[in-house]
Amino acid sequence: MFGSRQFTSEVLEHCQTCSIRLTSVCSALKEEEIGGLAEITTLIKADPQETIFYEGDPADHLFNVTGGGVSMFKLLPDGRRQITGFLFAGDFLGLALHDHYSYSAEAITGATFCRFPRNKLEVLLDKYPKFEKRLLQTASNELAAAQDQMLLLGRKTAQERIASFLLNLSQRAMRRGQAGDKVDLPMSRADIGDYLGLTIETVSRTFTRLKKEEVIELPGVHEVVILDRAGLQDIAGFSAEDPVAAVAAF
Amino acid sequence: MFGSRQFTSEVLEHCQTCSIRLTSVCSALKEEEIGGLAEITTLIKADPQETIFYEGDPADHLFNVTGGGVSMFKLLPDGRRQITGFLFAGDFLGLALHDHYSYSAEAITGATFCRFPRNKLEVLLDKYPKFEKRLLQTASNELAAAQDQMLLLGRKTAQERIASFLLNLSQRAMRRGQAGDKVDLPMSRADIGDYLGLTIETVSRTFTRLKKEEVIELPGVHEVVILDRAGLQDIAGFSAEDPVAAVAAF
DNA sequence: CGGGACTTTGAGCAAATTCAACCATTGTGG
DNA sequence: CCACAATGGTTGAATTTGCTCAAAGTCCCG
Repeated sequence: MFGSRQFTSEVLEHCQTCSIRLTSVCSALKEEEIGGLAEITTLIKADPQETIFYEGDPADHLFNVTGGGVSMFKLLPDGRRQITGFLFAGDFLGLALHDHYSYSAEAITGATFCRFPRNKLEVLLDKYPKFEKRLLQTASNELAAAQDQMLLLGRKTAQERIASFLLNLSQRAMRRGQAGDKVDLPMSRADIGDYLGLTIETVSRTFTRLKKEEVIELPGVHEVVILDRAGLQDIAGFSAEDPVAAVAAF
Repeated sequence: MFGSRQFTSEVLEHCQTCSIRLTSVCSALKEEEIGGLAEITTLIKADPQETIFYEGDPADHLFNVTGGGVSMFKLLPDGRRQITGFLFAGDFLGLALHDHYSYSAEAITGATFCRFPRNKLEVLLDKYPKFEKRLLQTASNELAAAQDQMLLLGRKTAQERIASFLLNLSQRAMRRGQAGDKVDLPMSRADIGDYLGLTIETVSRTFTRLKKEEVIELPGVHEVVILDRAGLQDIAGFSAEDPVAAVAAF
């Protein structure tokens, strides 16, 4: 299913030194408990555009993204695609704990993961209620994000969508400890369109427009500089991804 | 905040005889455990259009809908509204467990609830891991539904949206033990529009069109009869709310 | 340096919206 | 009990936003 290299030997020490441990679901486990997770972990690497799993596949594994970027998406029979979310280092992949995946996932550029067998992870969840609680919290966050995205898709204009998207990416990058004003866009215009419910042309035109209005700068196709954050927030409709509220939730 | 009648006295026996207990989160608790939940429960009634809570309010309570219908929604500063979900008997209200509600909720027509103080419910969650597990499962289902809705809002046409919506309502009604071909639409056209990312006019026109195509019948404004389910599924794009897949998830 | 994939830009088009009028149902007061 | 106002729903015409189709530009990467 996917031609990924695996390297199980380094796993145990990996968890100890893992840079994203504190920002991921793993933070629910104490130093002496993390070994149980490490034991069932396989380190995985996916190439650019490589599919991690398909919608409808038996949901045998769950993942923690440790590097790179991932997109989750659903397809209509005629090929129309909706990306339901982008995941980056520290994000959990595989929520919606059903027998079968309800969406597909693929690497945007490259990506690395910790992969956990679902049945073994469930044993661990039973053993450590805090871990389960953390997962519920993660699911809650995902749910709130999904509701924001529904507002975006159902009611925002193209410009508002792009503005919201950039602010959202910027904010998440900041949480991962990166600069907030220089936003990395690892995904293609097609990916952005399929995430925001727009065509690539509209995405492109809207970027150009925001550039003309001097709200952003586009040093490269995969790079945006936010020149006027307040202006961008104003355009975005502001409420949904309000940084203050988002921080207060933690 | 809301002028609801409360009747605490009848609560204990209420849980024992509750008609939706088996289809709701309460099913996670055994006969001898349900008392703990009953103790912290207040029965609540909301009038038509009455707000249950506002986005941004401290999330002090969680709810279980026991009757009637509820809508959850988010607003943009200029008044545009996105309904993120409709809830009916047996559905849980208040997921996205944050300190503050991330959306507003109001009764469609009338509605009744069991209300639980959040802090007390959390004690119960710690005591009964099965209950917490059930809540995680519920959150998972919500998340999968949210992803279906993103596909709908981002990529489906007006006709596909209406068809998906009707099938979805029909399916949920069937799960509550009602007939599947006569679908009740307790909400207004405005509500439907705000849920599907359309205007009331487009909703109305699309209903008329489906009627002309003899896929549905409209005996009354709040009532739809599905004449050609296969045709409706065909229009809907089919994949997302495929009844088979949905049932397999349980 | 050339080819392919991706992105941008342009022109015309279409689906859904906006604006406006009309219709149906319901509830209220005379 | 009826008239009528109010609310909500439907239908029509014009408009608009974003889409489709098309062409040109840019950036990698061999």
